[in-house]
Amino acid sequence: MRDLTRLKSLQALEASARHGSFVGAAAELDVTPPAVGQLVRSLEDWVGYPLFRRRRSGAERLTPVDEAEDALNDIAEGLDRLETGLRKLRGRKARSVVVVTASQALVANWLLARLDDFSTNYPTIDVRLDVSDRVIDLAQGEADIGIRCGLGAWKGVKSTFLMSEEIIAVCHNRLLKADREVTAGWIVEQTLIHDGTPHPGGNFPTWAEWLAKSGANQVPAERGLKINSTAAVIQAAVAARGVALVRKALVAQELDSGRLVHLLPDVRWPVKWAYYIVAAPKALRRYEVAAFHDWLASRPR
Amino acid sequence: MRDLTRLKSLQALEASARHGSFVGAAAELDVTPPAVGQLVRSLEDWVGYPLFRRRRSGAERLTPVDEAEDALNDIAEGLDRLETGLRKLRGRKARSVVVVTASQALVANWLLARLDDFSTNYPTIDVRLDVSDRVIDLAQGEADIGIRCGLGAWKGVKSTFLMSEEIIAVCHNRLLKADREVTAGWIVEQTLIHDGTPHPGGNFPTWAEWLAKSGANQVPAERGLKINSTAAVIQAAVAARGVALVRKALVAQELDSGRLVHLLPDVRWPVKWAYYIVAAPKALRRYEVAAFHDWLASRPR
DNA sequence: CCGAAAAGAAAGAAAATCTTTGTCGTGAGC
DNA sequence: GCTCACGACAAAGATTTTCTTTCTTTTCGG
Repeated sequence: MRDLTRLKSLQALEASARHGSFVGAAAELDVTPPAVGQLVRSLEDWVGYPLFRRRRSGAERLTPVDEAEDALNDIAEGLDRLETGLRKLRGRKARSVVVVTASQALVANWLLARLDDFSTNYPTIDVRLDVSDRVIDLAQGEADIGIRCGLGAWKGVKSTFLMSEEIIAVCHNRLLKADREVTAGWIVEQTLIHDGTPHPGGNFPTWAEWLAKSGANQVPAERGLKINSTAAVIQAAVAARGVALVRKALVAQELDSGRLVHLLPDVRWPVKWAYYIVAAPKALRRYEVAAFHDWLASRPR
Repeated sequence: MRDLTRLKSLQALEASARHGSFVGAAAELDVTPPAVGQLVRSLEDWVGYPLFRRRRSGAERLTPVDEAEDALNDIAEGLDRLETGLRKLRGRKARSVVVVTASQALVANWLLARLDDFSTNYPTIDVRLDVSDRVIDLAQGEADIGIRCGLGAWKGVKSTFLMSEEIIAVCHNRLLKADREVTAGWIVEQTLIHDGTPHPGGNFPTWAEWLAKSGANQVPAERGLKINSTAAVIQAAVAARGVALVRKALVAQELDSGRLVHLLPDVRWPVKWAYYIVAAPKALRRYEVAAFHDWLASRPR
């Protein structure tokens, strides 16, 4: 065992040989192609001769040299066995639990619709949702991992960008009139739903600001429905109580179903707040937390 | 292959299980025991349960838990296969050459006597000696690796401390009289061999300085044999031409054989110059260079 | 000739691995 | 009962490996 070294390079070599390219190997190993190339070239330096014949085009870019073919069988077998061993180690724990925290709005409107996919991919990991609109202290272990909306620079946790956000105007399709075009003027006449939750540094617009940008001639009246819960704002819109300014990500499902309608889609208002996956470094050492993190990070939005 | 991770930890786990201790595994893997412990504990975090039962004393400190026994077989087999594969990769190159540079004095008096051990351990690596008293540019590839005597802070190369040095007075045993005790006064009366090679910053003593430290009452005459080659100084001493101040490491063999005698051994003069193994980082990526380096670094002096 | 695809070089960033230092908990020996 | 030896462990920092990004180069194919 003393002489076993460059394990990562062996892994990169074997994957590259199987794929016939560094790009293919990189996709499998979830790294960039230059990383794979460097690992293989490092091993070539070590052994003192090229391990692949290179071609600059064609489907098969890398062909193992004859000298390496026999060794590749051993390496592949060895990696298989290691993977089997690691799987057995993991499999000995029947089930594990990952505690996930997110706001009410995000859970209800975004995360719940996606959790089935996680459970399908990881049947032995149970997800426990901790729904809270306050900031859960992940560094203290109150939860394992979470999704937060904000500027991203939280202390003591690792933040991975998930998706950006913009503010849009929406209303229930029931409020639309077939003989009345949706204009800024029309919107001003509706009951406007105001989201009163704090979002420091996020440059979220008020109704006045948004309407000014949309070209409205009138200033909105100081009436309307004021709610200090993002989730409830969305519920009010869904309940046809009026027109709401909401975060686009949180109403994606309602827009897809047609229940809510995106008004004046040409009016864009990107905000500085975005969604991040957040977890304490200590928690990420656990397989189930890392698995949830990686699953989230690699999913379409 | 996508799910194979923590390769180093698997290696540490397997070695620890075999040795029943982190200390044993560390010796085999040539790292410190806390390094092994961290790797194993990291894997335990990952899988979610302890992999060893720990005891705080006794010969067998670590016992694999029952759940891990089966997996350990796979892991051991996998590592064996990887090692076989790597050995085959290395074995495909019939012979390799490492170009070693060192000064005439060190080659003649220290390195030549030890090279047989390297060749015994590494029969497929040829050593080519580049003997030179000038500084070979390793970063430019003039040689692969070398041993230098100096302060150790050379640019562009990696320096690994090999051994320290001190200056001692020696003469041929033939010059000693049975009825005359060796004193500083006696030394002053002999032909003193001066080494004129430059050694900036090394605090090498002149004869005057050395004798002053030895308690001599007389200042040495300004005569003597002056030679500007360290190797030749030693040769002169071996040829009984006089008493020489020499670097102890370079005359170790002559002292062992009794041909040269260490005079006034209580007089110590350690110097700031020491011996370092030096190599360019690029060269160290090659197996044969790394092998020579590691063999040198782990040998008794 | 141009564009696409991917290997390669170089520089820098991030993560993994390793070292050092000191603490703690057992047995064994006195 | 006390002391000592041994080694696992924690914490902090250093070093090395791995990875990313950006740009260049080289072939084919259209």
